[in-house]
Amino acid sequence: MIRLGLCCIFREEPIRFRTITVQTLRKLPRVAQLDRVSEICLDNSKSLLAALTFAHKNSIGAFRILSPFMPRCTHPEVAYTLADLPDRLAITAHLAQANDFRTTHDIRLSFHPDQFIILSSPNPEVVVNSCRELEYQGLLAEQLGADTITIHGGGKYDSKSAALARFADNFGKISSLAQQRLALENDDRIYTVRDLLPVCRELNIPLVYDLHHHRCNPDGLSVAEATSLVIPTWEKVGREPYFHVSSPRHPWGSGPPRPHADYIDPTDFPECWKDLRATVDVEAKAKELAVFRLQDMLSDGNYPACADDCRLGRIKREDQGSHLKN
DNA sequence: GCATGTCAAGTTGTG
DNA sequence: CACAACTTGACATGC
Repeated sequence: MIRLGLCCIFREEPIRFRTITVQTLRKLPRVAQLDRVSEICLDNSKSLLAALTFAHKNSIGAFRILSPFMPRCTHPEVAYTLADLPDRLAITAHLAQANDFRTTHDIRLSFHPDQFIILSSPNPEVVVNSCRELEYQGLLAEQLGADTITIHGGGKYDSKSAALARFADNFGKISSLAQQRLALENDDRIYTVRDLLPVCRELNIPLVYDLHHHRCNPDGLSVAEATSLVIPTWEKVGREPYFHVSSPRHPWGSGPPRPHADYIDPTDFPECWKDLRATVDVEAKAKELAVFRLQDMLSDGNYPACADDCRLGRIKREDQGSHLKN
């Protein structure tokens, strides 16, 4: 049974998450800084409860929490923890309530740190900053019962293998709180499923399979092959697999392939996923509306037959545009 | 109010 | 070597 997930924000439902910039915080004395972020964190913790309530009401089985849930809390200039905030008790209570609700209604929570959270960088400062952010998200994940923190492999640098060796090394340095939740995702430029499988197996961390990234950055594996290779990495840690799905904003070959479309093209949902027990995060700009549309298409059972492998390997990128028109 | 430029953070690729 | 692109919505600022 597929569980569809919503990513971070809403298109129409009036649930909003707030943030604040370092520039603004810099101008304030410490006490005022903490007042401001406290108010925002309190608001965000209420919004998270609203988001979970909405998800439950609408049969959405997973929700991705946006990274600045506690905005700028790991930035060296303004760093703070929950314990520093005037509203810490109320915020903690809301987080606990969110965890209860999530448990009761079986809603999965995850984090997806931004692109600059990188454990494979040759620059030690980048790694230190990344670890700090992972520790923050790990702590929050612990309180919320979020089971997965997904990051990418990073840059190519000298070589992918040297970079992944650094990744493995630095993975050993983060707390078990973060380690237990960390997952690697194939990206759209550098690291493929094929690249990441060995390090995932070695470190016993699961691999989040992003279908659109796989198409942008193919590795010779079919969708079915990648899917079946990735599933055991989740079985080993006793968790449901995580996949990401999205459709390109522009038809293949007619524009940049990476930007996401408002909705998921039904032919982009692999036939071979349909009967799996898995979580599929819907990365689409129409957000909850895109999830609803995909729910409908999947429950109809008559969505167009999926060309699982039409855009992978077997057909060259140049030919893909015409293939899609049918 | 509304429009526009900005935002902590990294890396790659181009000129 | 410098800088734009990547990607993106909300914030912040200025009119």
